[in-house]
Amino acid sequence: MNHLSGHPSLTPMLRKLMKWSALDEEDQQAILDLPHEIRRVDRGDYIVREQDKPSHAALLLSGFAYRHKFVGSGGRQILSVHMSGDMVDLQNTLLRTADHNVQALSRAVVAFIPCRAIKELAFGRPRVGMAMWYDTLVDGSIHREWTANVGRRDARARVAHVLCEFGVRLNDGDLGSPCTYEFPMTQEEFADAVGLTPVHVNRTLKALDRDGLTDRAHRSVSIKQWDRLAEIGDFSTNYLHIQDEQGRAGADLPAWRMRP
Amino acid sequence: MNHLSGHPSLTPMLRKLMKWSALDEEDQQAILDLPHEIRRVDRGDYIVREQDKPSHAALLLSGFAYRHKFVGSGGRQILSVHMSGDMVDLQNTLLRTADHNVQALSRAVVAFIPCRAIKELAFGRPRVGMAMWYDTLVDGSIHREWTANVGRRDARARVAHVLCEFGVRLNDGDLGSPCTYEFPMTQEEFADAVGLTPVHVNRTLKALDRDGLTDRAHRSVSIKQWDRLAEIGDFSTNYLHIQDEQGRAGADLPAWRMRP
DNA sequence: CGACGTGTTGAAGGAGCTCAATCTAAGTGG
DNA sequence: CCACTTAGATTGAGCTCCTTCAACACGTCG
Repeated sequence: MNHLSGHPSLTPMLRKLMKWSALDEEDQQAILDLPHEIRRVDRGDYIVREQDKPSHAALLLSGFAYRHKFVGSGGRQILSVHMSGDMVDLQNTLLRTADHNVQALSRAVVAFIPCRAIKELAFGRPRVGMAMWYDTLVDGSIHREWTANVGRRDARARVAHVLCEFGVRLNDGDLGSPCTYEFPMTQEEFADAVGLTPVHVNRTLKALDRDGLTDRAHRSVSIKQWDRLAEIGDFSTNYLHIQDEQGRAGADLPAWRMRP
Repeated sequence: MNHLSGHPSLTPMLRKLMKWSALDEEDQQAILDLPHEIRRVDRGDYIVREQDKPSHAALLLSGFAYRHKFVGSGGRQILSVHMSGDMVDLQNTLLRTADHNVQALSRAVVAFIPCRAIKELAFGRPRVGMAMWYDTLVDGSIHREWTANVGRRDARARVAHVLCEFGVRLNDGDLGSPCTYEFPMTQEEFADAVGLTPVHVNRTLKALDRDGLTDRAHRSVSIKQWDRLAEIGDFSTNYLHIQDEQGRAGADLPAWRMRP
């Protein structure tokens, strides 16, 4: 990791929080004024380690990261994937001891904000606090969906589900289109996210291609039949709790987002 | 459900919140003064349904409840189990639309508190708000552990893990001892919690018995060899973020709680 | 160029599933 | 108090989806 003083600003975080709660000028300024330190990290670098007691909360300004934990047998479960604007360890602000790892999935720029500053902001400015709380709640909702994904869906559905979720979230963060994007994970990482082996993920992906649902070349994903893929993956956007800038849940979403 | 005016008080919630954050007299009184309505529910009654837009947050005063969601293929994934004092849908206070179901696992007493009152309390009294936020964060941590449980552990470990977690949480809530308790789920429900079939859960439980790790009779569980069961279940209490009344994480825990 | 990380494919085995029957305990009505 | 009912626990046999192991292909990068 190399350190450098901060040209990149906290705008991505502001952008995200504004989706969750209406913030006035002062709220917005307070967020941007948060003290922070910027670091660039490489693919594979750890941002937080299980058992750490971080004094700073990490915020992803660009690139991708993922959260994961190891199990006794040596396996690894990827718990979520994060993109620009995500607060990858807001929970450590209050929880003190990290219960899982956060690792960079690509080169990334990360802002580290003192936990104390986060707490003061959250409770000094209720609207900001509400937005942060909202964010952690959406995080929890995604965790629940992933539990259901690995617990009760077969391989084809698990894989399809993640492909859909990723497209929607990239789109929602203005980072790509829902049906064509660069997938930031290797198949080994994909496997650890869906609770399968890399071999079987590979076969499942190939099968989706063969059936004309997707079209992949290396890491680039193109979803050819969104509706059918979403159906196979049992995907609906409800659990993402997407809101427009005015904070109306699910308002005016394009048809492909919702499932009847 | 039958309604009745509230003899039972919100004490269990207060008890829980005090573990998460130091609250002064006024904070405590404010919690107990929260407006609420008490309902008794029977086993199987729904407390919240997916897609509901609840105006009240449910709080479990006694009995057990569980959260779950259905997947496309008809299967069901149980996401968490709750006991006295748990706020089973705090998230709906902010998220508006429920993304999963909450159902009673036994006869239970539930308090319904207006969402507005919760929000006012959370942001009017930062220490209370922090405790509530903390609670939702621990909730998220448990979700993560469950994702890893169903995603990356084999049947024996999954089952052992849940048996350990349940004992510790009951003990922590002063509802039982960690090694001997009444398990509130049928094997079918257990199966939906660990992503297995009831048949295989049954075989796995019997195997644990046969190996002298547990001793079950109907629903009552007795853990004979805690250390070995915890080892098999890859269980450690870290992810539960247990704190003592002074808010010191993991302080003075009995030896059986921690794993080196 | 050679080496390494990643993707792809085949073949064989196994953990957990499905289907189906039987057993048990806890009601429930008479 | 007992026959009857029923939900849940238990057990067996066969099958399948996914894993394991192993080899090979491909692209990138020092």
